Amino acid sequence: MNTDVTPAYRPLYQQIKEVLMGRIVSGEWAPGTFIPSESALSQEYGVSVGTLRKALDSLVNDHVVIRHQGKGTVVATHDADRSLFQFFHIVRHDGERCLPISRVLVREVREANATEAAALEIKEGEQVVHIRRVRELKGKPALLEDLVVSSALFPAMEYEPETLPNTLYQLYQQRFGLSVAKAEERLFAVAAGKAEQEHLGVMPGTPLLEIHRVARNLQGEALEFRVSRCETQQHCYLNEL
Amino acid sequence: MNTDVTPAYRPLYQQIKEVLMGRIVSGEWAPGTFIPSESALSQEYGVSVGTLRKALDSLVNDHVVIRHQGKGTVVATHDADRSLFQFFHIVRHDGERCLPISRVLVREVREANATEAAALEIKEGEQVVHIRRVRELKGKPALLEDLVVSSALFPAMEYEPETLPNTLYQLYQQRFGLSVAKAEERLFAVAAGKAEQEHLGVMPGTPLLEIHRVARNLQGEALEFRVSRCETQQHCYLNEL
DNA sequence: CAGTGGTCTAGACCACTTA
DNA sequence: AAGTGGTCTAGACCACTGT
Repeated sequence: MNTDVTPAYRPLYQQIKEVLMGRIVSGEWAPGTFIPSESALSQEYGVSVGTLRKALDSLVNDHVVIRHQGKGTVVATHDADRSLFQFFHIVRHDGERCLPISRVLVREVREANATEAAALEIKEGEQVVHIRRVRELKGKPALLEDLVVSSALFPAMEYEPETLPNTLYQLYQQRFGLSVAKAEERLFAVAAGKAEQEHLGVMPGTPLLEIHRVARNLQGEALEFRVSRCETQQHCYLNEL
Repeated sequence: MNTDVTPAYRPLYQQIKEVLMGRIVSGEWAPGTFIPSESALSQEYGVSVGTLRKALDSLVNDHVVIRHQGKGTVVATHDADRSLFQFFHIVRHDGERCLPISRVLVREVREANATEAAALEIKEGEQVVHIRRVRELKGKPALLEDLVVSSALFPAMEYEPETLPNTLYQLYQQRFGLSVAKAEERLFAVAAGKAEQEHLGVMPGTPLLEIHRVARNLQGEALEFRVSRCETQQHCYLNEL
């Protein structure tokens, strides 16, 4: 009996989509650059413009490329807007979104513990870069954030560049050529400890929102594991369904 | 000066989409029923099949209709699957999704407080139906849930039907003709009180995840305001970005 | 088999950007 | 004016569902 999951039929536009993805993933078309025009690509692959458009539509839907009428199609980058709308879901109670300012507390290389190794799909004890930051919204400390990335993928990130930018995903893309395309977040409620008391100014035991995020590239490989603890008197996590 | 937000140009397929939406919202095409075929509709409106398909594609994207190759296009209903995947984000730590069993604790008519009135976009003091339930996952109490709906929109719901189904959105649609199409959820961390101690079996002060959900119909009108408190030792809230 | 949605084509024309 | 993406058309053929 045939237990294949892949259908016998593979629509042409899906095949085209995968080829285009490949040219982006391989770095041939770098983030921020224009890809060839629809008509050029349709000729290159010997398909109709309509079919090629359908492949591109799908890539637009996946946030892989962005189209600009009259100009062309660019490979998506991690500008501040994207970080804000795709990945940052903390808002003030009045609903206003704004990207937080970050202050780095810890930046070191150490060995991955079991949880981190599982999240990053590496072996326990492998080297990771660990960064701890406090993130402020409108001048008020709102988040205490710990994140780890594999040292193998992000070499020397523990000391270079000297100052870390606010939106790390831009750095990952520009310096290490690794683009975060998607992520899963798991939310828990936890009690504040000493670290949160010190950096967020809350009493120990105060309930905090804890967010575990695994950020992945287009192929689904884990790039970063991040744990954020958020004070929810002033802010909350917003999700639209 | 013209300060209109609506663009001067209105693509045909968007106009068609709105007309189709209207026929669904008005009840002419009820949830669960098949709408006319693509070719029939394209003839009726005097547009090409391609244009009509584009309108339908958009409705599929908005979860308003569902297409079945070889059969036809049906107006979306609230089956258990939809409740599970679009609206229910609580999962076990191992990642398994399952719909919880509900036990009703309170079912009454009372006046809306300020928070509820604001969420439902009604006046404070207007009559609402209030329901409190405990929801169990795999036999373990996981959620304590309070929800309110306007008595005006949901007449007699405080005593009819005698037993409330597990997935309320199906009831809203079938009995009251009101379809939940989208929602916003805001998440907070709070400390457990006596009610949570009694019904969830947690110590007072235990951090809990609190979820505020406003459920809306296709036109964006608020239908239900729901507050759930969730124990996060066994479960968490999962969001894919 | 007829009817449905799904794919693919070829071409016309429109709106937007840049030079 | 030339080039890009966006809309719209008309028609062919494929895949899936029911009878």
